[in-house]
Amino acid sequence: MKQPPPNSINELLTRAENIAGYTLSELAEQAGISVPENLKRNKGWVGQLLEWHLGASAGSKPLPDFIDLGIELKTIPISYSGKPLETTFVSVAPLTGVHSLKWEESHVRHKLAHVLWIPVEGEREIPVGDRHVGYPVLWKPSTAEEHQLKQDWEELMDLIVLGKVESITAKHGEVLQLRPKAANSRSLTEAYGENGNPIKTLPRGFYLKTHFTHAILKSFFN
DNA sequence: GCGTGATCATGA
DNA sequence: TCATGATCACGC
Repeated sequence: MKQPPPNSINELLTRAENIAGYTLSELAEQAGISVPENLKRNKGWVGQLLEWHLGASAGSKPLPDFIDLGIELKTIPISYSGKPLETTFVSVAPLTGVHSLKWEESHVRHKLAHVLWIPVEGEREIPVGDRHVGYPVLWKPSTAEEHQLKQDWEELMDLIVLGKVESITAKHGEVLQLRPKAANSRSLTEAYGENGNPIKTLPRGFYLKTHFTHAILKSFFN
């Protein structure tokens, strides 16, 4: 049976600690679901499995996974040495109606205000079912970390407002980057053009670079 | 199409 | 080898 939402941060942490060390096949069996051969067509499978075990609110609403606790759940694939294998998706980037949007009101800040990180073995040579869940990390950005995030967010949003979204690459930003977030390269959404006129462009999302998430994990396990 | 969950796959 | 740009699945 799917877990009910946790009633407190401690309850959530305890649940997360209790699944640490298990393999994904063990957790899938408890959830009554099958383990895919690989994640090519099931990219969100690990995240959804852990949502089930921890009692995260389902759905595709732009809200924290644990609404009452204000906590966001992020699974993060790690290498044998404990380094993140992938960047971490944060949120879809707003491309219009953002002329006076401030960092304090941004989805990025709200999503990253309080995050429960759960490392999961992610090397592709490890069969999905054999991958182990790691020990959870409950994180709030430090003053310095939030400053870095704010700087990058403001730089990227400035470019968006100036109609330069199509000149933004993943190399912009020190810790936060803007990249496509779409079904495919034919997806289109509205954005500001260089003349201030509306254009159609690829939907984008904000992602955390791996060196940033690696530093978060290291600070907890050192 | 949007927003959720993310990882894939190829060029540099 | 690895990060960038592309992509997969689902609910609505």
